Amino acid sequence: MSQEIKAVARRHLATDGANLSLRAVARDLDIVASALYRYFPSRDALLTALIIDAYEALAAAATEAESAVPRDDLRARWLAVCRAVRAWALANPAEYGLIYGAPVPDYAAPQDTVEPASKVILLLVGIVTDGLGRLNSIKASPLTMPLRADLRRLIDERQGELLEERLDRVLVAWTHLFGVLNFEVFGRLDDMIEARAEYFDHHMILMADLAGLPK
Amino acid sequence: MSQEIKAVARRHLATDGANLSLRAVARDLDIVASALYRYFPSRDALLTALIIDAYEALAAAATEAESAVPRDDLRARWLAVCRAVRAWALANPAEYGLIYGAPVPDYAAPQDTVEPASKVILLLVGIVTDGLGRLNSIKASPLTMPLRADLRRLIDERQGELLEERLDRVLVAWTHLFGVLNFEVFGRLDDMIEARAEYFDHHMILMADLAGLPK
DNA sequence: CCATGGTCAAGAACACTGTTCTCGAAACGT
DNA sequence: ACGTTTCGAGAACAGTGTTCTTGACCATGG
Repeated sequence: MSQEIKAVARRHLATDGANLSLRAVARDLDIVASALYRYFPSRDALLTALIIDAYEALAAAATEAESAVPRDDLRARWLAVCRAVRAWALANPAEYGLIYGAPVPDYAAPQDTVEPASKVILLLVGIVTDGLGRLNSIKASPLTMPLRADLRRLIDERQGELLEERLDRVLVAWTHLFGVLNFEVFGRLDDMIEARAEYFDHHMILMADLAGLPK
Repeated sequence: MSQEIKAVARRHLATDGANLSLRAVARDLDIVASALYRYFPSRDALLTALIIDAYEALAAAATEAESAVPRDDLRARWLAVCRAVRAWALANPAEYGLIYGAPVPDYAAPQDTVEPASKVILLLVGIVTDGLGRLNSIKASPLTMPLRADLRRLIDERQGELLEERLDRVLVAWTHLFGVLNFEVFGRLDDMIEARAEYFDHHMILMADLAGLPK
């Protein structure tokens, strides 16, 4: 039943955006609004559930796409992840906006969201880590000490094997991935770029170069 | 009077986010809600006015910061623009979210917003254009034909003087600027990067390198 | 077989919201 | 001093999230 509620809520999300009406989804279920409170303690709780689902769906799409590619073809894996993220975002723009748009103020992301939220970058880190030994060297990325310390801490927290400069480039790529996607999904590329898919690929290939993935 | 309304609406925006209550701002003005309709035909119209103001404030901050730097110091101008955008975003996170967060569905950006919205990238283009003749060459940015055509069109529309590859890199930088900023303002860097200012500078310097700005 | 307990949804109620309309009171120009 | 215009109040309507009470159903246990 919670599943059904989330399903129709997702449908409403696609048209109404973040201002989702409990009474409207209740009507679609031939149910009175207060009945929803058996399953979700509040509207925010429903939205949070949708957010978690969205993170997990996105991560699943990216993971599946990557697993379909030969493990030693690093660039293909890289592109597969990026393209899967884009495909999911374009197919589910409202849910994408929910998780990568502006958060409602006060709203603190529950702890349940941080693990699925980090899946994508972990995929990218994994690809680069698999390439250790055959990565191109990184030119000109002098890191200031505080920044280097942050990167070191991130690496140690997960027993990573990358150098600070390398993780830095993966973060650059990760940032850029969602930067391009925000622009495309939120319409900032309208009347500007027609060749969207090629534009996106071009950016992500440049990021692969920056991260030092071998050709 | 419209100014006062927008002023208190901006204050509410900071705490309530995009779900802004007309009745609440009316209360703050010791006014009844319906009186607001003398000045704005709807809530959306008020929000649109705030959006336009936000774009213009952001553009003004960036422009002013850049104009305070010697014109031949391209990297300083570049960094001044980027830092001014960041400073404004951090000082006005709600308004930033309004213009660079997820747009409400249906809501079509009025034509009044496109001109101020493009100010920032035009500043960046201007800086690079001023450097023509002393820019570093761009390595490895093979452009597919459709993408090259898009870039060509953008250049011609404004009688620009850049090559497609060069504009491409400015677009990369522009995308990245707001990519990092979204992550920082929307809290995605929490528990990840402490040295925020250095992180940001580091990214934008890398983008300056990519765009070929001379040292 | 009846009683008990639990699950579910309905329905009314409260305090909000955006929006529209009518009306009256000031303010202004002539 | 008389129109006319400008402004805001107030009531009304439809819709919202949320809470609480009530009642129907259904299973299990004595």
